[in-house]
Amino acid sequence: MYQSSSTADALVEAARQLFSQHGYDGTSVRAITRHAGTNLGAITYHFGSKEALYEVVLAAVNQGVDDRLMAAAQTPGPPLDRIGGFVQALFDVFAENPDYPQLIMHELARERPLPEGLRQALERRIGTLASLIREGQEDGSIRTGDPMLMALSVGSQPLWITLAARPVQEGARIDQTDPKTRKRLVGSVVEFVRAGLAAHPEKRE
Amino acid sequence: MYQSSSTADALVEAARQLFSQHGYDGTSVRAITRHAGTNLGAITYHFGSKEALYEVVLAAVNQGVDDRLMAAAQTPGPPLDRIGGFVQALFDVFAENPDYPQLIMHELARERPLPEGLRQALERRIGTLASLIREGQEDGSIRTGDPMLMALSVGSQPLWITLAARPVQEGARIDQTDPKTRKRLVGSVVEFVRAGLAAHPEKRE
DNA sequence: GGCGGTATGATACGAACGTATGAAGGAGGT
DNA sequence: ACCTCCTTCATACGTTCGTATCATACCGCC
Repeated sequence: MYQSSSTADALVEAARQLFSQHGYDGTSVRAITRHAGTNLGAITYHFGSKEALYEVVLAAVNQGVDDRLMAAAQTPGPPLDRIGGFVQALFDVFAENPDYPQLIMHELARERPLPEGLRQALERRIGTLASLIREGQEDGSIRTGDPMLMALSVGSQPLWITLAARPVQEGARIDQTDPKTRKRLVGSVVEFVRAGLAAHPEKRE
Repeated sequence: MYQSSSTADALVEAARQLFSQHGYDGTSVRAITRHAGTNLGAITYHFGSKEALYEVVLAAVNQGVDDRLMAAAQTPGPPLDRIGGFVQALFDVFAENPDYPQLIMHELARERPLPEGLRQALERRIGTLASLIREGQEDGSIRTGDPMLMALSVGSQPLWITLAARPVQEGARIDQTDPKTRKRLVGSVVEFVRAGLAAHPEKRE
């Protein structure tokens, strides 16, 4: 990691905000150091380079999200309920850590392959969904189909809807910053996912 | 638009490739002009600025995709079939115009609001899906729920899965460049969407 | 043949970038 | 008091960027 200090911490915090807002190329070391109230040379001194600081930020943000999500996946209950809970958790985590989807967005736009930590986290999440689906297929509550592909359908909805919150608001007039709207939205996605997976039609409440 | 000429056309073509690969900031006018085999000053002369050339590229690519999609939406048949066809068309159009999702990806990562043309196109597509859903609800083939939110669930799958083709391959080992895999993937999404929307369980083939 | 307007050419300019350099500060140990 | 080491600071360097400038080349037309 890095030697923590008030200056280094301030740099990470400022970098997290600026990188998530403007991406790697769009954020200058001058902007970061100014925002952190430090000298221009502080990034080189504490982290070695701008790129190294970026990696620290990415790893930290990803770690926080990952812990939260893996906990959400380990609740008991029937598979369909747990999948619904996982979808809900995805929405919640992204809402609590708004920097994360932004960073992912910028990261996707870069040419280079995903950093190892991010790739593993993604793989773990899609794997978790797939195994929940497989479980449901075994107990007969989920219809047949390739669990991995079905997991992709499930996961793509919270991911895209959160990542693209801005165009969704502009194009579909759905404002996710409004808690009531958000609740309706998340509820609709959970219901859609359950209906898309269920082997038998579920009873409507 | 712009005064078409062999030089201007070559610039647009080179810019389309480079902008979609590396984004606006990641593409220099020097790279574009070199790629197009023209002089450094050609962009300023023919388009006025790099930004103006970018807008031309964006509008052209979007136009092509839009024409293709709106045609796909106007086939006859029951709503669920037409929605399935639209999802299929989304996948096909993105595969035929790989520059488009890339450009969208980069555009989402920029801070500025979506260009008007893109915003309208997005709005039109989500609106098309929503009205198809509403139609299905009226004839009883689609379950109840907010059509706009359900449309978001439907549209997010082809969009995200295509935009994130690279991380999907890295994280879920699903290679969309392989036609057989792609066909299975698209089929799975169509089936998931139908199941997610249908009022009654559909017969399995 | 010469002329005028359009297009292309080489080059210059000022700004912003990431990083390197070396001096100045400041607290803790002896 | 002084030396040491970690940190902060101002500033310089070399590159790359988008655009401006102005000379040269091309071509239909009188």
